[in-house]
Amino acid sequence: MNSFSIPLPKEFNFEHHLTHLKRSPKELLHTCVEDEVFKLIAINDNKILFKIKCIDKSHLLITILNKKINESTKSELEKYILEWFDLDKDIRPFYTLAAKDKFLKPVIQKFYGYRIVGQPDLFESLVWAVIGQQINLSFAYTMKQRLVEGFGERLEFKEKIYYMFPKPERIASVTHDDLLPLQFSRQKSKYAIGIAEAFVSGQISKDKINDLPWDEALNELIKIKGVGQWTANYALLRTFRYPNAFPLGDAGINNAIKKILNLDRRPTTEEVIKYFKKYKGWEAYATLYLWKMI
DNA sequence: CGCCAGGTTAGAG
DNA sequence: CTCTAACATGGC
Repeated sequence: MNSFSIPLPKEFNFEHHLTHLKRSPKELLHTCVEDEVFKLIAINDNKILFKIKCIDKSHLLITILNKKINESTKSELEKYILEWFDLDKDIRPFYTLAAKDKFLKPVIQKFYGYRIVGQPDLFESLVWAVIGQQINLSFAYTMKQRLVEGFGERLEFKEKIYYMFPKPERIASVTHDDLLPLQFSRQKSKYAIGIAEAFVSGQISKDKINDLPWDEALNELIKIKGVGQWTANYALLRTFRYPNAFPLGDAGINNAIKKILNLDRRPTTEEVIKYFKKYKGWEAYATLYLWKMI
């Protein structure tokens, strides 16, 4: 078996996801070629290189390129893709809410079918969030690129190299001297290594967090140095796709609310919370479309 | 040059 | 509990 398909909900538009996936030329963790996305992941320590194409807007065609896979690997890969594009969620209730919001309504219409672009790897979510703290996205991508090139596993296939995000074991074994040349600050270097150690020691794992209710999951994540409210919520949004997670204080959200409320200053926390009230239970999706707004 | 960027921590008041 | 400096550097 080297290909299979996944049926799509009506409220899904692959084009919007492609646009998002193509947003940085420095991205090494997937490769977009026209309307196809290539990605390398590990399933039970096996490197699986696959590509995704959308057929007739009704299903995704998944083709595994580097080997034949068995039923259980196929099932893991399918699960991965459902998480990556948040396909197992019925987002119609959110659209019903957003239709009543005159600011978000046009954004919803323009990006109809855009879902959370998940990050199934929790370690990657947390480290990426830490890298992105307080710096612009472009520089954040440069740092991630260097980290992935320096410590990520890779597979060469038809003259091209495909990368995976570094494993916690690898980052737990590096020192400041390895990360500072990548232009990590001392603080970020410490955070990244600390997060890796938390995974290696078993203090934290995706399975462990997965079984917890939202608030307990948040508390577990915040125990790690470098992971505050913003980062924890970001991970809960991207990795676990909790529909009610959202990074309060986020600069993108603040800018969107500033525009909506027509302010000449940054909105206060209360103003942001007040705006989000109407999206109770769907804060993650409101966030997603607010980010699209600007 | 100055200010802000997908924040967090430790320390002071 | 709230406020602030420090963190490091790119982009505009």
